[in-house]
Amino acid sequence: MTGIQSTDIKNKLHAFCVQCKNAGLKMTPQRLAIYKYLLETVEHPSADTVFRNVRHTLPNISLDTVNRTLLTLNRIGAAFVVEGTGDVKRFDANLEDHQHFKCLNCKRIIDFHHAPFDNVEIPTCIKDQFTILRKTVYFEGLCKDCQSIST
Amino acid sequence: MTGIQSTDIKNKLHAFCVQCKNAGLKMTPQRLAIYKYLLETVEHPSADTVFRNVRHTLPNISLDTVNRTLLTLNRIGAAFVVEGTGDVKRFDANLEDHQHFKCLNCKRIIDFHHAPFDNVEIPTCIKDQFTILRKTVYFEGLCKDCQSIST
DNA sequence: TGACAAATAGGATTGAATCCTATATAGGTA
DNA sequence: TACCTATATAGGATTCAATCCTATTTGTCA
Ligand SMILES: [Mn+2]
Ligand SMILES: [Mn+2]
Ligand SMILES: [Zn+2]
Ligand SMILES: [Zn+2]
Repeated sequence: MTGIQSTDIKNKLHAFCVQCKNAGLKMTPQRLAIYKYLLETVEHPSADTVFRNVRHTLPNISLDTVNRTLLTLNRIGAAFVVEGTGDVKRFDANLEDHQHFKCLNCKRIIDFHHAPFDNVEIPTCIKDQFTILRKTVYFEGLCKDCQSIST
Repeated sequence: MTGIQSTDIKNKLHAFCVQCKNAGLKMTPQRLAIYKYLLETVEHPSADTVFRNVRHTLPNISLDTVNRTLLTLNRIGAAFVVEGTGDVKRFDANLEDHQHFKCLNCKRIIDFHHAPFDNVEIPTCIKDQFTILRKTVYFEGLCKDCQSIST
């Protein structure tokens, strides 16, 4: 697969460079590799998972850089921290409208898309009390694999 | 306020005793105090906050017991871990249908209730793939106090 | 090409959460 | 009521995610 890259990925990488420049951020190999990995996976990886994978291409990258960069991506809006209940932080660079299901047993986070959830209407009672920066619909339970195993 | 206790709280404490007995759990002063504190607050406290408050009545209680008990409450359905993105676990014993707003700056978690969200319809695409144990609608942003302060 | 602010590596530190185990106790039984 | 035992607790040790610290490196712009 190496060397072959969809136009979509290329476009997003280019958009990312522009986004960094606009935010006054330097384009480092570390940043690019982390963002690229996050773009190409559907796993919603933790910082440690990103670290272990990015090390294949950048053997000297530090875990701190991965953590710092993931938070930077979150800050500039190139990625975000996935919602959940406890456990380690998980990240997502898929900015398209979608929702998440998380298996309580194997911790897998699976995307789904149900259009009616895309823009859940904000009730006025909170619209004029808060600045809403994010709205999520989030499901938890057991995936098919884990239904059978767990009691 | 000490000594005065609403009928509602009394009922819930009694129901909790029954629930513990049904689950084969002993009724300890620690368990009761932790559940009672959680019932009476609207703060969605962390384990540490519960610990510091319950210590007023049980000076020797350990943090481990608080953590263990909160997870037990979550397991038997007497309380739950509040959804969010990172930060420390926060707990809620309010089982009535409601949703949460969390301020990214001051970390306050505020209840609101918008009836249409109570039972968000589960799309079939995931209904037959997963066992859904929990459905949440969650908003994030800045509360009024923090809108002015933060840049 | 040179200067400098920004970013990184890697080790140290923090802090939440869990684990370990000797002791205490809730709640059923005789 | 007094005992018995499985369950629960206290408190210290441990784990692990995440952040901090700082000397060194590097991207970017003039
Ligand atoms: Mn996703
Ligand atoms: Mn609540
Ligand atoms: Zn699973
Ligand atoms: Zn706030």
